Amino acid sequence: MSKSVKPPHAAQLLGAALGELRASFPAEDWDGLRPSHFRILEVVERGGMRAVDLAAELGMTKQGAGQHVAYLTDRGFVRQQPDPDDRRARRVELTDRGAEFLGRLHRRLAAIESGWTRRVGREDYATFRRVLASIAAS
Amino acid sequence: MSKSVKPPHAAQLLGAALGELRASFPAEDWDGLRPSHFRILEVVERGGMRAVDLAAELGMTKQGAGQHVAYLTDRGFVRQQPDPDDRRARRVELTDRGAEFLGRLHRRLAAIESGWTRRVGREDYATFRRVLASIAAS
DNA sequence: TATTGTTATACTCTATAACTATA
DNA sequence: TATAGTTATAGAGTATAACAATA
Repeated sequence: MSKSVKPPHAAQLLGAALGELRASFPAEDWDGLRPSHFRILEVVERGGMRAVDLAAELGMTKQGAGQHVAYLTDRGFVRQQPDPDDRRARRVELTDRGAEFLGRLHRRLAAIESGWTRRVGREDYATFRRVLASIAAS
Repeated sequence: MSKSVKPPHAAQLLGAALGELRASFPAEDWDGLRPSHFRILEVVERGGMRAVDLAAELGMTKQGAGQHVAYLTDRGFVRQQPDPDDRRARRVELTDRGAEFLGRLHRRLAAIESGWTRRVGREDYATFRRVLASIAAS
């Protein structure tokens, strides 16, 4: 009597899918930046962010956000300007290099999603995305 | 002219969904075990695993696998038996406690997926799962 | 008093390298 | 020579606590 193989559960599938995706972004191909930096840049892009705002948006501590901002500032992806309204704070802004990086990143992500859409069909991919968004927002 | 808000890309959605799921498994509610330990236990459940087999299955180093096995052994979720065929090796097996833990874990995961299915409908959830499995297997 | 951002410290996860016992 | 498992070490990510400057 052979042991039945259990189908993978949602956590296994989500983890594997995210792993697949992350494998497409080796740090050496992306100027040494890693997914945490991508997330910081995407929030900075929305403009006028202080370190403490980034932390709140990304669900991390201000210390963690500050560390990533320092990393990105050292490498020229963001710059920091004094906040005109609060001398304690600094505004984090994208540099041209940061904006170009984000453009390249988003084009690459769009290409990956296009590949998935071609593979499973437009209608099923739309359903997938809608269900995923619903789960992500719970 | 207001800046248009970009829709979230696949990596954001997958990350958020996995984050939602992981938030349902705080270590203090799960005997101090964390998602990496869950993955180890799920492979050990298939039986007859050596540390090096676990590493290969899970895409981690044998050192990492050995560390998790030591953690789970200390806490009584797995035990290690000498391998009758190779005196260098040990077979890792689930204890009763480990098996009970996995049962509880899988019931909880099934309940979460049932909730998602009720929310979006059986048909859409099936499509979601099929597309996700296809992406995970790429 | 509260908040912005820093420094110091620690824990988890993962990785590489070097080692031992055995194959 | 190669393999199973261990020990030592390091880097990335994240967390708490304590602090200086400013609100």
